[in-house]
Amino acid sequence: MSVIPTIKDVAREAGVSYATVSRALNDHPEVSDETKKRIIKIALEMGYQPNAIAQGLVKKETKTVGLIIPDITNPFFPEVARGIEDAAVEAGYTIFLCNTNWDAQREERYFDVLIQKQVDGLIIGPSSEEVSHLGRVLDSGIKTVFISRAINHANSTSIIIDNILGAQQAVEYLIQRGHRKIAFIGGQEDISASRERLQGYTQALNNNGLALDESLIKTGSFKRDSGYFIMNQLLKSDDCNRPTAVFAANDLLALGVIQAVKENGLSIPEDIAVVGFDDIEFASLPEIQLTTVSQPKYDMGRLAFSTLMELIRGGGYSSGRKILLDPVLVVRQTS
Amino acid sequence: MSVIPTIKDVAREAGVSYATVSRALNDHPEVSDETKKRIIKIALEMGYQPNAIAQGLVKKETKTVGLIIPDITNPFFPEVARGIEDAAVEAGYTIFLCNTNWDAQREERYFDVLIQKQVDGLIIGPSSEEVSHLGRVLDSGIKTVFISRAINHANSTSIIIDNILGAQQAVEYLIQRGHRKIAFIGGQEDISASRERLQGYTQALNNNGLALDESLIKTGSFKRDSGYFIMNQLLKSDDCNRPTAVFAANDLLALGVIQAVKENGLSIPEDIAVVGFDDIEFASLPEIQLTTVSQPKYDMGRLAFSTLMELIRGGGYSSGRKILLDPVLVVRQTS
DNA sequence: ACTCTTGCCGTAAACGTTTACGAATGTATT
DNA sequence: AATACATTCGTAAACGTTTACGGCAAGAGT
Repeated sequence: MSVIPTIKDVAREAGVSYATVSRALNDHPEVSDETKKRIIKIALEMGYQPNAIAQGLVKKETKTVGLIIPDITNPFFPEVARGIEDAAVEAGYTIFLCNTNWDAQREERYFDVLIQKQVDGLIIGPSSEEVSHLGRVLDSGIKTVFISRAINHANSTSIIIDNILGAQQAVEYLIQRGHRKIAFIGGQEDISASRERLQGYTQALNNNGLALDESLIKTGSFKRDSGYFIMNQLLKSDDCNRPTAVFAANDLLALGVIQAVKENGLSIPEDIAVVGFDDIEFASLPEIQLTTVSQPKYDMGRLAFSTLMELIRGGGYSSGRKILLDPVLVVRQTS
Repeated sequence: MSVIPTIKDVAREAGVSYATVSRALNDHPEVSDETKKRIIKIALEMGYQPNAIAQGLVKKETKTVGLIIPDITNPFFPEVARGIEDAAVEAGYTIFLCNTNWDAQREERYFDVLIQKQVDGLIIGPSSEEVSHLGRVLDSGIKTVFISRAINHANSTSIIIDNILGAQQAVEYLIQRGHRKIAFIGGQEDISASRERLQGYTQALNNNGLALDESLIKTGSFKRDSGYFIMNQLLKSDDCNRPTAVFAANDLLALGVIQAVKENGLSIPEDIAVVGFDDIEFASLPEIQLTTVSQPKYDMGRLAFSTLMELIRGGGYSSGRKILLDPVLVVRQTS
């Protein structure tokens, strides 16, 4: 319960004014090396820790950024988060973890909280495309970069995988393998990632002269049970229209799809081929071997943080940049 | 770039002193309902957001807690984190995410940072058992609860699964199934969770009159590639001493083990049975069906936060409590 | 009509820092 | 010896809140 000493305690101990202590600890030139060393030694001995709250108040900078993501439980995000976090510690920043559970309202409340906590910047993943509240944040001038979420706003920077291209590659690969009836199982419809992957899907069909079959396009949420549920429905419908391949908008959905397929006595990839998106770690397990579109998750996290730093340090406008990362189709054994 | 209004701006607009604004917004009784409403309305219109940094400085409370965990990439921790986070938002708290990558030094540096940021409390998962720096933190009086990490310190509260019991159940189950040569593959030796699970393992052997075979006890780190590596080594050694079952100290290790077993042309569970620990979501996948000891991860997170709240609100000492949660053996198809 | 409450609000201090400004001393320049 | 300048440090203001204290007006009690 020993109370932490303040800068004044250190000053008293050293017999100088607390301004001098501050200057000594921050290595200002206008204090002699001698007293500087003496003060630093005393501060160490006393276990002095600068109060970052007080520092933040006067410096108007908290060395803190908020990370708003929809679902820390989806293995995609921890990988990204780790990249962000690693870059953050190197830069001396700490991050607030804000999990929205895909709830736009909770996301909005988090904005207010983070603004109140005076974060220096924001990294936001998708929760929905309802951007009315996002506009408010961007207008407030707080530096923000979006990950895997495209926002149509002048000064917003986004780091996203080329969803259209990735989906297109995946579906065209399936077409090359001879598939003609390819289903699309998406996540929440109001998430741009889901919409763009659908767009890549339709584009691939178009490019190869295949007709769009609306009954083969289903959306739910980016979770495993959603994929399981949807695929079961697809399989229950008339047999003649059963797809021979499924492109799932993320790996969790794909895992649900696989489970449904197997439980219906069908085999993968013989009866139905499955391709996912994200390439989470478990996609590479020998038992899974999911063919999927890979994203550089960890590097995406690092990149997100470093561009945020540019915004913060640059001070200028966020000039609406949109950084596109390249997807890579990883062919394994479910296709 | 519109600058956020302060309480003084609101006061000027409302024609009152800023003290009155503060009182109105905090619903103090000594301001008339009339002006209260008027001020609140004006504050809303101006988009006023209280500066939590300034509030924290005077109230000596930041509504912020630090979460220090070793590996956000291990699916065990996101589940716990989600529980913590959900409980935190309900209580109006925000959490700092601190990932140590199992690095004790990084953990130690995070202590200082979080103390400087004046967190109201700390939730700490295991990084190592090197507790010299932990003692410093506990002595500082900051309210702390440990998850899945037992600390021998007077005023520390821990929430842990009964590792000994869980491991014992798992191994005795294997013994009942007729196994006599059961290997133990652990995580870092300086993690109490790993040590206690080893303890449960030996206890189960003892209880059933089985001799300990040191050559069947291996440790590495709590990661999949570690399990893969160790299991390969075990299989490379002389065939006559090959185990017929493996108890892995967590599910990630077990997944690595399974991969190694299969790659060596052996089948599970016929040639070698495998049991894990944690019951991460992927253990229940139809392709995996891992027999494992289940932990109530989400609830553990909620519990961790609520007991932290008790410590903070109670103000008293953390009275060295140790809350033991019950493990549940989930039998699937790898045993 | 006087004091006593009561209700409402403003003044100012405090939280722990950083930093502009000024003061004091010593050294160099003329 | 007088001036100028550099070095080193202290004083005080500022950051945006909360809150103890005091003041003032209005109503109640005598």
